[in-house]
Amino acid sequence: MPDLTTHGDDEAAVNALRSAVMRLSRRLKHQRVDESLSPTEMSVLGTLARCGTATPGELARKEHVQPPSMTRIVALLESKGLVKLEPHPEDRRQKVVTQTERAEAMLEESRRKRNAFLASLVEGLDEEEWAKLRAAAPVLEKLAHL
Amino acid sequence: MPDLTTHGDDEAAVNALRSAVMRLSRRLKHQRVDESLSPTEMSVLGTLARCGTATPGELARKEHVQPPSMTRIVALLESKGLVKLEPHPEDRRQKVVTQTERAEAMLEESRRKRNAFLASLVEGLDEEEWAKLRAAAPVLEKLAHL
DNA sequence: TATTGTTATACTCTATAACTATA
DNA sequence: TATAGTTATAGAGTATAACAATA
Repeated sequence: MPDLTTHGDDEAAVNALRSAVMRLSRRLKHQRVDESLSPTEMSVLGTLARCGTATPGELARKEHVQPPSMTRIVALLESKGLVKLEPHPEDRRQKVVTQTERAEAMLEESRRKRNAFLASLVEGLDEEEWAKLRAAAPVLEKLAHL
Repeated sequence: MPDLTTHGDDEAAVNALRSAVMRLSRRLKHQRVDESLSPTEMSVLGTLARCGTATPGELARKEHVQPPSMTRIVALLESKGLVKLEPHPEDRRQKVVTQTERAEAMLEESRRKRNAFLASLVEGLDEEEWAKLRAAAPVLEKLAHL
């Protein structure tokens, strides 16, 4: 575990990381495959892709929105054919939300588009820079999941 | 310039980068110093910090927002004492927006808070991982500005 | 006539409060 | 009585259309 309080270099690196990550994410976010989906709708699909299925209440907690908002979001996604709602097997108050194949395809297309954009940026690097970034990619992934 | 079309490893690295950057940025965004400022208001202050001054029209283009929206945002920021508006020296149709010292202090505090959060995540890495990330930080910065 | 910025108005997204159904 | 989800309503943020002032 690095001690960041002592080295000025570390502090500069953290600052550079924060700035770059925020700026890069803003540009990646603009690379959208479907303009008709709100950020939260996209995020819900992403959550479903990771977790398989979830109840509206679970989704509300994970997305940090209130239950009534999630009711509306899920209804919109259903009307667009991106999720389907089924009765909960054990509790008749709850519902189970599952993403459709169409949603999966859309997410894959979205990832593909953003990857292509990022790849086009990477073309502006030289081999040595890209090697450094490639080596850091798994670390950045670990960091994001900590 | 790396050729990303041939190496599967490169493709995987790009994918990991995209995913990590998006996820990390979402978590950093939650580290806010002032809940009363909307994301776009914060972004406008950041743009002013980088560019010094700008007209409302320039800000609207940079933030990908329509002019009437920027009118409202600038008015809100002015009412909060975070920017000041002055007449344009050469064109009397335009105005010049400048951030105040208070805005600068708030931005610095915001950066400080996000850096602290990111530093706390970095504590979860070992020395080797952190070295890789530190080496990649300037490259990531260059990438974000390409 | 074109451009900058504003006003008036409507739409989208989310929140709070009150309600229904089930546990 | 508590919990899951919904309905009704209000607030924040942004967009479009129409307008005023200046180039």
